[in-house]
Amino acid sequence: MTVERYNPAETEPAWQAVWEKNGIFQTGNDDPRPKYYVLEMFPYPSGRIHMGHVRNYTMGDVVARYKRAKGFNVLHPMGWDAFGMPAENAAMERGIHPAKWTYDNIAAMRKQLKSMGLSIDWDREFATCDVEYYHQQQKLFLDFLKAGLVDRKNRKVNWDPVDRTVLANEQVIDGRGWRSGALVEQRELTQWFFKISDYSEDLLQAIGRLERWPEKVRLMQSNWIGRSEGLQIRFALEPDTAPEGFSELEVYTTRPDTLFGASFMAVAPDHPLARKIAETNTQAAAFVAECQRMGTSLADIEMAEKRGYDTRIRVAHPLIEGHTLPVFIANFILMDYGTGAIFGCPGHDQRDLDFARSYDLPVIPVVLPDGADSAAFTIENEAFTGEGLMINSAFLDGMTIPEAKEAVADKLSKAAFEGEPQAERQVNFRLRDWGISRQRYWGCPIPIVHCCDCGAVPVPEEDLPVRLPDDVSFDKPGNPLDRHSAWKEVPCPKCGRPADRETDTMDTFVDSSWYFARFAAPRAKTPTELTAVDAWLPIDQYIGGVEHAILHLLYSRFFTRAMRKTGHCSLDEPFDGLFTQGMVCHETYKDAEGHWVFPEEVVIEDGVARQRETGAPVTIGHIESMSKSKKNVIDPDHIIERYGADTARWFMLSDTPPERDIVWTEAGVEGAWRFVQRIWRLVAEASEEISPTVENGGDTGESKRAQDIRRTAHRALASVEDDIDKLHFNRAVAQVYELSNQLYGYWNGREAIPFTPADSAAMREALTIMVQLFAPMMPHLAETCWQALDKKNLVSNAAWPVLDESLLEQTVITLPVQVNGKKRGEVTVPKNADKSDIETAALELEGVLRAIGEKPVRKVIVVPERIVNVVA
RNA sequence: GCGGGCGUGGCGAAAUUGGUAGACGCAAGGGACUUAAAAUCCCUCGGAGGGUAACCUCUGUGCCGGUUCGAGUCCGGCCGCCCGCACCA
Repeated sequence: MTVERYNPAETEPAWQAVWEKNGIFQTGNDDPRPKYYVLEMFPYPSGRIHMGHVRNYTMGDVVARYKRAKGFNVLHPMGWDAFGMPAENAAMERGIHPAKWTYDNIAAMRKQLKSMGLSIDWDREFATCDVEYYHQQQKLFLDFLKAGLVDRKNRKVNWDPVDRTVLANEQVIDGRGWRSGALVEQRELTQWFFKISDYSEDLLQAIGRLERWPEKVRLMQSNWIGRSEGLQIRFALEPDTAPEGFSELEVYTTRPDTLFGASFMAVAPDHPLARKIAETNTQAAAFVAECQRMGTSLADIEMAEKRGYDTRIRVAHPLIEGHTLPVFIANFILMDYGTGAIFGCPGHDQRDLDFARSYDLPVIPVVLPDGADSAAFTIENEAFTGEGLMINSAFLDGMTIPEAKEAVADKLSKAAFEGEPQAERQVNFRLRDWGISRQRYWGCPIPIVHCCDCGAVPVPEEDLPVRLPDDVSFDKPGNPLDRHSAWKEVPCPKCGRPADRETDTMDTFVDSSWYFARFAAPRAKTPTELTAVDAWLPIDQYIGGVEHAILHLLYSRFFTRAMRKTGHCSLDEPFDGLFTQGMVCHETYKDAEGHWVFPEEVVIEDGVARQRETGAPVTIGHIESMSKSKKNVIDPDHIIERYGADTARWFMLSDTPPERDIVWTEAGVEGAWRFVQRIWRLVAEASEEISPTVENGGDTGESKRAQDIRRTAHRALASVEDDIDKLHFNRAVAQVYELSNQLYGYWNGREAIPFTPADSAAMREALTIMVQLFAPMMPHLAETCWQALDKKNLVSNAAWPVLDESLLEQTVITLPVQVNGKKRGEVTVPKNADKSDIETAALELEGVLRAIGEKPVRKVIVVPERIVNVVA
């Protein structure tokens, strides 16, 4: 019999319409079933989806559909991370309003996502640029402000003097603004900060409890938070050398043990002491200015020579009576970390050593490497940072490093000569407060009014939202809000006198730090609805790219804590399970002139690549992650048009483990397409030939073949279940392939020995299971097959098949038999056979006897239900 | 520099966590069907060697060594690649 080819162009939109009409993916908040919240990181509405989206949302959809079948009330929403610079760039380049550009893009991408057949509750959709969303975000800001979680302070920022805006570090390329190309300046600006550093310790500690997070991400966050334990020491300035108002210099160190090796002090160029000196000392001022011009890019830092300016100030060594140390302003000291000042111990810190060599400062070794001779030990060009025992250090001599650290901390933190302790133990973090001010139009306005008399005044809640004005122009650089006087000039909410709105908007990372909570009650008149958010969170499975391992995921963890503190939710960890998927890659192509060429324009025959139109030769380059700039992109729309969404989804899940990068190949897609057709042929043919009435009528116990068919199906069921639970989609795919191959085998076998009614019933059951196993991955094909199998409901609504455990049990098992660790045969024995019986059977095998030869059998190891090994 | 991960056929990968290495897919080769092609189906497919044959032998998971009856998996030492952070005191 011939079966018509499966035509996804027809079936896919039809099934999508059926799903939508029946609203089967809409999720209620008052459902008695256990909840399961699966979320993929929401997309930025750039205009078109790319293959990375296809991979990400396919994985999430498999989990969502699987959990739904398993009886969970599944929340699987979608939204848009819609604020940000590209919309403004479009406005500047093409004169389109950012809002129009964004909402047009959303419409286009929503259509594309729907064509993938994702089981999403579209009723909960929102964009972060919707006024309803950023209104609530402004409330959160005010609540955070009230709770003391917001700060306003000066901070150095990257300033682009041409575009007149602050740039993120990622937007500074080789010291120049990425758009304007202008040399970026370091400027101090007053900015709004979220006090994430208040939670440094908590955010770090809690990482230990994130068991369903990738180890890699947990480590990255730990390192980013960067906890260190040390000693904060105050060095007394020599009074006759110190400027007015300065009597001591505070430093933070993790190596108090090396204090006797100190030979200088250094402060950051923007340290208060350095500034004070620069006020009156032109040479110092020149040096500070030079440091500030220095770029912040990696290359600059690597190239930069350690340089300093000797201030002539001296400090007293806290442990050596009468000994003083010079104080430098140095270009390698960061004001951001610790106290912005250090003591330099050249013997045991490479940076300090480089500096000491340039300025001819003493190098005193104080830690002796194990086994070295103290008389002969000197430091040349490499500082010693290893383990050892203390030398040249008075009362510390002979101690280990930890002992010496303790001893110094002890001594200095107890009241010293004058009664005041000179130091205290201190824990420091690398994590900085989160600066959220952006000099941008297309973002959430910060709800603050600046008044000459009252200062920064929060906009009263009843006056929210602070809406973005529509009538803005992008013909000049800078922030259009700044020059929009009708919007900007308002009376002070407190005193009523003329005042100015805050014209900065929030970092878009704020928007994405709580959207997952908003999905629980997306239309609520408060940021969250407490019962809903507490019922849905934490997210059971969050899926996204590893590029968000630090920023987005850390900010969201902070935000959840802040929301808890302000009563907007009752938990502090938003993401129970996290999965970071790999990227989608493709070969790259270049023409003779070295221009990138799209894969669609390339034909490859016998390994030789040519341009489709012209036949001109093309060189095949490296496989790299898909990017517009290299043109190695495949448009998901074209793939869906040609092969259907199921083929694209199936290919995305096949072969490569989800956390690794996948290479998109034409041949691979063709393979997936062939499988779609193969499945359809099997199901269509078999379902037509086997009457549905046999389903429950057959006596399955009668036929060995029926038993085998059922066993095959249930084994696959157990495996696929396990694989999806562990997100091992590539293995689940392999299981489905294997099952379909086996079922084909049985089906073709009927030509030799016709099916009994029991066989037919078993076949029907097996096919039903097979369709359900791939339904989460290829939902449209599954619905069509389901219909062919005469099922009345939708497979998307069907309960997951129940595993018949009894079929997995085996009464006889086949054990491999090894001789000295090499396989020489196998024995088939009853499952509960005695070890001695197994041994006897194994020693009778021809291959085993041949391998043993003349050697005596020394030992036979029988591992029950595993293996037999004969030692000869 | 610091931290982490990974090395298995021509390729993507499996291997129940110490128990038959290479499941499954792609590519390749051979065959069937066809006037032909597409589609489909069957066979072969880590390497070397042997046999008329069903098969047999040796070898093989980056390299060297160790533990074990048994190592892709555990331990020690190298080599190579990838990722993250990076003047953090």
